[in-house]
Amino acid sequence: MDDERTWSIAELADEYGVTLRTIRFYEEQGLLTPARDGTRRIFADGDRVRLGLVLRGKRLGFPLDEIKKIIGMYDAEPGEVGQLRYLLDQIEHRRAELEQRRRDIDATLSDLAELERRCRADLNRLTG
Amino acid sequence: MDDERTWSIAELADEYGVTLRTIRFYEEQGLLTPARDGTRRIFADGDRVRLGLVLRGKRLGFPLDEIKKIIGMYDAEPGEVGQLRYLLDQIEHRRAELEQRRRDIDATLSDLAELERRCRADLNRLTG
DNA sequence: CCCGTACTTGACGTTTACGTTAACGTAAGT
DNA sequence: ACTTACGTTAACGTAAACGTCAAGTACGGG
Repeated sequence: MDDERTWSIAELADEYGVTLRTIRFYEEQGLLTPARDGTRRIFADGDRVRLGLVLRGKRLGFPLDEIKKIIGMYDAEPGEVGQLRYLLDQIEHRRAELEQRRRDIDATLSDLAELERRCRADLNRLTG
Repeated sequence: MDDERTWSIAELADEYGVTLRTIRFYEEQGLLTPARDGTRRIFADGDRVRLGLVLRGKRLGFPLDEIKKIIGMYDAEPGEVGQLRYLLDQIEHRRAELEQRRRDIDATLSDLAELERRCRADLNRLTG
C-alpha cells in the first residue's frame, strides 16, 4: 500500500471543516508547508496530520504562534545536548500549562454539575 | 464576622494580576457590575467571585461573550419551566464542549509524554 | 473558442480584548 | 498651596485570525 495519496486544498478544507482562506493563512504563518505543482498546493499525509494538530491546539484556545512552537517541538531534529535540555524544559512548561487548563475544566464541569442539580430540583418542584 | 469587606479597582486588579483597564472593560461588557461611591467603583465579594470566573473562562480560551453567557447561567432566576429546560440544554452543550477540550488536552499530554521519552532516550545516547 | 470550476495572489475589512494617551477630579500628606 | 496617589471618562491604537472581495491563471468539456 502506498500512502502517497495527496489532497487538494479544497479536499482538506472540506474534511476538517475550515475555509480555504484559513488553510492559506496557516501556510502564510508557517504552520503548514504543502508542496506545489506549479502554483497549486499539494498536501501530503504529513500536512494533514499537522493541520489536525493545529486545529486541536485551536480548540484548546492556544494562539497560532504558540501552536507553531508546540508543533515545532514534535519534529525538531535530535540535535545537540543543549537543544535537548531546552526542549525537555519546554515540554515541562507546556505540560504544566495543560494541567492548569484541565483543573479549570474540572472546576467548571463541577460548577455546571451543581447548577444542573439545582435546575432539576426546581424543575421537579414546578412539574413534579 | 461581616463579609461586608469591599475592594477598590486597584486591589482587585492587583490580586488577580490584571490591569485596571481590563476590569473597566469587563464592566463595560457587562461581565462585572460593581457598586459606586460617587464615580468610584466599589467591589463586593460577589464581584470578586465573578472576576475569578471570568479569568477561568479566559484561561479556557472562551471569548468574553461566551463567558458572559456561562456566568449568566449561574445566577439566573429559577424562572419558568421553559427557561429551566433551556438552561439545562445550555448546560449540556457547555459540558460537551468542555469534555471535548479535555480529550484534546489528554491527547496533547500523551503526545508530549511520547516526545519526552524520545528526548530522554536521545539524551542518554549522547551523554550516557 | 468559450464556459465553468478550481485554484492563485494581493489587499483591505472586521472582530475581540484590551493598551495607551489625554484630560481631569478628589483626598491625603507636608 | 503644592505634590503625590489613586481614581475617572473618552477616544484612538493595535494584534490576532481570519472574512471578503478583486483580478488573474489553469484546465477539461462541449
